[in-house]
Amino acid sequence: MEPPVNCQLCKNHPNSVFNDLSAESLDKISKLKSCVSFKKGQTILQEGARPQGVYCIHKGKLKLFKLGTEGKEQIMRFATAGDMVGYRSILSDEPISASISALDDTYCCYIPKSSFFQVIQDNPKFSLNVLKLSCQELGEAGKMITSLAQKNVKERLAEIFLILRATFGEDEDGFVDIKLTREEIANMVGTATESAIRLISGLRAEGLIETKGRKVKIIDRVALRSEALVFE
Amino acid sequence: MEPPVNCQLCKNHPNSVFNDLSAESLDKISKLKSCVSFKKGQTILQEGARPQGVYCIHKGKLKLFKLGTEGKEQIMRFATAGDMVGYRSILSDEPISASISALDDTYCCYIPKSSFFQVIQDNPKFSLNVLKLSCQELGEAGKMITSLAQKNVKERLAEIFLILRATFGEDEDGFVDIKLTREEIANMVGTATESAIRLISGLRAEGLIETKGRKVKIIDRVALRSEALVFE
DNA sequence: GCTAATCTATGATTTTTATCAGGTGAGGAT
DNA sequence: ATCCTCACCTGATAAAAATCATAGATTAGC
Repeated sequence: MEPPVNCQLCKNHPNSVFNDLSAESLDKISKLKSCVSFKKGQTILQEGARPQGVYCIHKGKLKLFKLGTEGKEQIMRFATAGDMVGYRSILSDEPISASISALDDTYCCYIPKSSFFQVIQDNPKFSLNVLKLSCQELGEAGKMITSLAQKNVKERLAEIFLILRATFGEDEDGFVDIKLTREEIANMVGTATESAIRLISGLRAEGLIETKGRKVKIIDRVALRSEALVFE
Repeated sequence: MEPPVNCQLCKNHPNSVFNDLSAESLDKISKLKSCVSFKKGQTILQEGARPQGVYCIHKGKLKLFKLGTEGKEQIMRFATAGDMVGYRSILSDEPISASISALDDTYCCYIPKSSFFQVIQDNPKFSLNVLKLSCQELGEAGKMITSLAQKNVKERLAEIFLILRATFGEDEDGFVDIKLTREEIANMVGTATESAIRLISGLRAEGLIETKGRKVKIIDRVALRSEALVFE
């Protein structure tokens, strides 16, 4: 469960944003990081806080969400093993703009701010990778904005299932490897919980998805993409 | 109208993302850049294109927008004098995710990709500033997502006027210093043009704004903030 | 395994927003 | 100054989505 002390031994390392880091910097981080764990449901960071370090996820799933004016969540995105969170607040020197909580038991490496800045300064390639990551996230945010503005709720829901599958993959039974309440799904789609429930029932009745409790399996991927107005 | 050949003499320089650049790099850019101008309404970059350089705006106003599935625009944000556009596509090595067009006659410095990368490599501080910029944009995008998901159209419209005023400031008569069609306003709010028109009339009838053709003046800022559910 | 709390589901109703249709006014080109 | 086109405006109607209420099913904690 616990991450290895030495980052080079981490199973996520080959695919993480840290993978271009010099051996020296990786050593430095390995020495300065600490390991933290969070229970399912636990809040890691609250919107508005100023984290003093970044978290690199070793194992587990996080949701990043904002609270609207009436306290309802809007889920922005998820982060999984190998992803880094909290970096944006540190780099923009602003309070963190989304809360982060654990969707299941999660193990992270916590890298203090000063170490993180040191590594940024010492590794232009890493800095560029972080920049690249941030730009990619901004592109995803743009898509989400356009969908929220122009697609109807059913279209958006269909799209969310595709995104969930792309993010979390499938378990052995072919179900998307994340369990979310209907409320959480509604909070991604940007709709009322009841509306989400109704439309999930509808997609199920049309044979596009299958559900088993909170698990969702995509049955007709082509039809779902068409429903979501997603064309590659 | 034309930008100065020497970036150090640009009136936007003290406030631009380039202002921490070494004199040497600034010289290099000054030599390698070219000056381009665009007429009002002209498209600078089309979504999906791969720009071969970044644009630093000397004078003028740009809108960055995506087209939805039915060809309707969703305006993501604006860029004005001193802002840089196109950098995200270059850094993430992806096609550009939003089209860019000129809201009025615009003059830019065009910095070729290779020069831009050179400057990024040679100036960690600049790289950090670009990263900071990208992170701030992502924070703004998160706000927009939450508003689209949870606020009603009137609330969003009120918020858009506050954003426009913050972005463009006011002219001598106190009107927000940008003229947008009702359709463009609707394309920011994420609603039908008629709905935008109705609600603009409504805000005007309530005394919160005043319009003169396409110009908008905020009359009761406190009430508008309240309407927009914006609390500092 | 049991129980309480929470989630899921559905029907009815209300509210919000989009669409359709038609008229007026403003701005730009000649 | 005139004309034409497009933008703005408004009313009516339809569609989409939210809200309210209630019942049944599932999950989490002990």
